[in-house]
Amino acid sequence: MRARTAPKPDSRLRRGSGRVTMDEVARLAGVSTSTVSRVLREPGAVSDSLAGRVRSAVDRLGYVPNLMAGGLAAARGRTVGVVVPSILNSFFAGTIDTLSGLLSSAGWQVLDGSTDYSEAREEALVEAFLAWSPAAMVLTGLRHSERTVRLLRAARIPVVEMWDVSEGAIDIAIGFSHRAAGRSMTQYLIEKGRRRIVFVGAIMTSDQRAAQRAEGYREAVTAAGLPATVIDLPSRSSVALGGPALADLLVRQVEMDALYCSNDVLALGALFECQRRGIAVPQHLSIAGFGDLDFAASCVPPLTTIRPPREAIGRETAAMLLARFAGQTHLRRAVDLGFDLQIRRSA
Amino acid sequence: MRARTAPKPDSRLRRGSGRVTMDEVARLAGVSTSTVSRVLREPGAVSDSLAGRVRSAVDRLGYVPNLMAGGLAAARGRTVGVVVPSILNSFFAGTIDTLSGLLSSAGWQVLDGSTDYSEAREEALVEAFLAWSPAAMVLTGLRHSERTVRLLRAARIPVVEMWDVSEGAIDIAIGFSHRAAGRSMTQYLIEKGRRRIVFVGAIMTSDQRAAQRAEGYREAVTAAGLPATVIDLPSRSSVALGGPALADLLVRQVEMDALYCSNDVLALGALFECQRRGIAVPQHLSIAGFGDLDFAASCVPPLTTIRPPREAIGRETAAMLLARFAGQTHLRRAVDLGFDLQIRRSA
DNA sequence: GCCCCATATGATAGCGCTATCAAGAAGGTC
DNA sequence: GACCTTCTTGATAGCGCTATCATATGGGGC
Repeated sequence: MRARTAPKPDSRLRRGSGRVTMDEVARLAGVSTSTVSRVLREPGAVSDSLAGRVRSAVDRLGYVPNLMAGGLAAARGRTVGVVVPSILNSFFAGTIDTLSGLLSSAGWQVLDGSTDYSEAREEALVEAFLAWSPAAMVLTGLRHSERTVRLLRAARIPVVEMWDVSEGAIDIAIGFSHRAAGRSMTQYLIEKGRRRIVFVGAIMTSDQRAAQRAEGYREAVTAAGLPATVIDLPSRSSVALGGPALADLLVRQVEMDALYCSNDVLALGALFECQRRGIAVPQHLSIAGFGDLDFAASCVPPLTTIRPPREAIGRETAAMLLARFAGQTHLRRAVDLGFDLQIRRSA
Repeated sequence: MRARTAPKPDSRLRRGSGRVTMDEVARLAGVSTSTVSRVLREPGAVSDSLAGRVRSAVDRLGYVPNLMAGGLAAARGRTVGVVVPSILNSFFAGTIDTLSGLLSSAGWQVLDGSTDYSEAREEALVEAFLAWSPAAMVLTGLRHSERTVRLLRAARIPVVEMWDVSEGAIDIAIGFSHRAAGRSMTQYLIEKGRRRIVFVGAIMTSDQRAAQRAEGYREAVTAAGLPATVIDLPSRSSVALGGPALADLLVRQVEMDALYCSNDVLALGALFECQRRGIAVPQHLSIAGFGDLDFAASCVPPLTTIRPPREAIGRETAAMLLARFAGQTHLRRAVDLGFDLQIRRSA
């Protein structure tokens, strides 16, 4: 048998990305790689003259640091995973935009993915993101599969659950109370003299937050001694879904003087249906939504809705994470950012 | 001076992420790390019995591969960077959703980011993504800063430019002709007897594709001997912007019998303005859009628009990239997926 | 002038994985 | 049975960077 341990020159073909490496920068600047790394990571620690030389070498070579190598060496990447139910609808887009903007200008890379309101997809996404050794994870809502929670706890990183502040956060919750939002809008409708208020939502088994708004609605009508009617549509919210939903209620001759939709998209669909049928809004039927999307202020009539603190959630989440990354540890565990009732003409 | 070269035991504190590593899996399964790696990467190459042992060890330990380490070793990560102008509007969301879905189920991670229609932000994003050694990059449109193009060429990876198929792609272009789309819709309006067609767009210096649709519009009206009027609004498209834009045209008493909006969002705003003013659509004014967004089919009246191959672009891009990753090299350089004229009641 | 301490820079060992090569096992051919 | 090929599995050297430690340098204080 040949001596396995015999040291011999390695003749293997080596790989390599062909990219400019920190080593080349160091050589050109006439310093060590440690110094280059320091210039890039903690600029204060290096003298101005060396830092200048390093920076010009970086420019001259067009050096782009390899984040994989950096993340591997540092045992933690400069990424933050963000999981939302859907980027298709614009509810979360404002939050993500704000959050990504703030984090990326602080030097962090946001990975985002959407679950399409499925716990299984959420679990898969969380797992995929954890493979990047993220510095933090941001999820939407407080309900997750058992395994998702286990993975997140095991990762020992800051976890923000946004868009909700009810009980049971893994780590930090930043959002507002959907139950309060539902109650608040319903109370407003009752004050306006509405007595037969119907709540319409979509896939509320999956969309927990819509379900909580429905709960708030239920509390409010019940407290006022009025009947509660909750319709849960079987497919995802869309403008196209709102019309048929209203049409169905009319066909079934459900007594109603207000339609409270679980979001503006459904509400817009219902509004269009009213136009088609010549139902006067709000005289014959009040319509209210949730979300205060782009069109809510300019549709006909303008939509009474609830404005969630979309951007504030992103801003607060970014601030919280950056503080944690900076070592601050005693931070609030739950931040309720409230919401605004936007009273317009539809209700 | 002390002997620098003297080999002495390293007593440094080491770090480590604390995560389960491939080594632990290998030890538990009683195989080498090579085998574990193979089971995960090319399952066919390992015998069933070993593969089974490895897989159960993976499950038992809850092993999640560290993609940083993997990407570093392989000199190329399993990521694909995707850059779109905006995730806020739903134009690109359908494409991204499709693309991410297909790539992620094939084991690739999509990084996406939005430029907000700014070339400078695009450049920054491309640079940030390249730091991840992506296996490919996907951009929107064909116009980019010189440096962006240089960085992309230097990366020597597949680059897809989507949503456009005019000249000058860096590598692969997948989309459709916006000029043809603009021409097509305008010709339809002319066929319908419209003679004073006004085109309204927003930030068309930045939104090249809208500008190309305007160009197509110009060609068509000019060919028909009709006057061309192009309005370029100074802020980003929104429903709220469409109303005032129409109002302004009316105040200025611009002669017009059709309003061709650069997208459905503006068109919806205009439609609402017509409702407010009691302008009959399409009798007094035809309104056409672009995008075939959610609401286009259900608004009142339903919107005549152009349906871009949103999902097909995502599907084709994913297919093209996966083929490239699999080693196929002689692939088409440009794929024109066409578009559909959706004729509804608004025009 | 000597010592001590703070500061700036360099040397180096991995981070956890995959690509490469080596070697053993199994099967086929003459 | 010797030889060759094919198929599995193992050993190992980095991928490019950062954390850690070591060393050089430069002032002050006495």
